[in-house]
Amino acid sequence: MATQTPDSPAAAPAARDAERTRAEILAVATREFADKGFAGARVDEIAAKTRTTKRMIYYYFGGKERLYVSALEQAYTGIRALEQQVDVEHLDPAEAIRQLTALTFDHHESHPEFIRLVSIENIHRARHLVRSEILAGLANPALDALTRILVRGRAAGRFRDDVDPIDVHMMISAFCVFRTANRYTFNAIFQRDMLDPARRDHYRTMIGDLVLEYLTAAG
Amino acid sequence: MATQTPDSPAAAPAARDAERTRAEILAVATREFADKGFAGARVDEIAAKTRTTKRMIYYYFGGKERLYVSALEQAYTGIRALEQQVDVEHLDPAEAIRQLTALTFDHHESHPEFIRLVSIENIHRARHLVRSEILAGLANPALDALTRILVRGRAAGRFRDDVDPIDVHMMISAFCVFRTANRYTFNAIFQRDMLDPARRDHYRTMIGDLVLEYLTAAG
DNA sequence: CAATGTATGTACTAGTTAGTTAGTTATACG
DNA sequence: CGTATAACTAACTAACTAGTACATACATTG
Repeated sequence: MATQTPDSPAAAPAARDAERTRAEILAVATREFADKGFAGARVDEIAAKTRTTKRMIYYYFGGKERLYVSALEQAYTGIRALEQQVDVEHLDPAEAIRQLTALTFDHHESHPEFIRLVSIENIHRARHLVRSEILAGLANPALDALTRILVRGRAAGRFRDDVDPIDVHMMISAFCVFRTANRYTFNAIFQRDMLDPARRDHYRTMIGDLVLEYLTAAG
Repeated sequence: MATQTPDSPAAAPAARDAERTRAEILAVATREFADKGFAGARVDEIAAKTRTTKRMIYYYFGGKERLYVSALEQAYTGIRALEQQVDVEHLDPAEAIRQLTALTFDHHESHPEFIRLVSIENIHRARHLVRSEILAGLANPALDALTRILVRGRAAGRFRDDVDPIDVHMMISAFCVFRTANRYTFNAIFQRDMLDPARRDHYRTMIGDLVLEYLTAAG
């Protein structure tokens, strides 16, 4: 109890480490906001779940709303960074679409917190997202990759040529987001858990089929 | 200023009318909860926007949470009643799918408040919906209609026979719900308003194509 | 090793918010 | 016409909640 290792995992005051404190607040805040929404989350509870105090939230973030915006910004930039690693350029167009779709699918499934924050931000009519300087000009790597695949597919005469990349992206997102975001009410009404692991492959294939059949149809 | 007509539209105390007061509270509450979520909505503000007082909310509904549940129940039963009017039994299967899809599309577009309440309820992990006696056993007319269409389509050899009605319903809902529920963040990121009237027909056709191409594909 | 600013904790406050208490007024009914 | 009861109101309260004032410890640097 007397001495501490510099990186003691989860108990002691962990000396002074601004970056660490800031990061811990942000991580806890992300969970809390994703769980309860902006109005439902409590600053005191966020503080209680960190190893520091409420005072530090105001010291580092300036207020509840700015903390929420920081959490949203971090969630978006994290997701974008992941998307940037997409590499489907070397594949045949159809296979590239399948991979990209599967990637989005896996992605949304493994980041339910992000999906929840997006839902919450939509309830707020994207007020914070629009005002955020960080998020305003954030490119979408997934859309860029998709655009290039569509160009190649059209050039090869494999895809119809009246499709818009944003529409295709929308279609993929709609399916993957709905599966996670509306899981609870859907399950309550239809007694079907869209995230049941037993049905995972089925849905993963389904969205791929759906998009490809659309892209290869007559037009 | 002295006398009042019995049904003066929006100003006077409107005498005593229990049903009217109850309905007005519920209508205002639905708007407020859909707008700000459960935690974000304020009982005082709901009361202020009615012609009655906060006390009446407690008199008729018993509390904030029970008022929220009542609003949710009314929204769901209203939507179900509308869906019950679906009549596509006499149409050829493909045309029936197109009509049902368009109907869901129109429906979601014209009831953004309902979509918002569903999003909010999902943030709460459908806690209230699951506990509601009214909503627990509520059938889904749209799903029933869809099931019958699929049976007919399969019998006629027009649709593949490995599709599940709930999956098809999910696909339609995903598209239509996403378009309304994620409108704001999608627009902020892609500068595209999915509810722009100029693009309405395009999307309405698109979801129909999508579903039909899936249903008529090889399997 | 002094001093200066960064990082942190404690205790508080002003304003808000769900819910209640203690009544009053209108209406239906005998 | 009077009285029981349903419908209604105003004012209050206890608990909560975002935000702050103030005090202090630590670490870096000259």
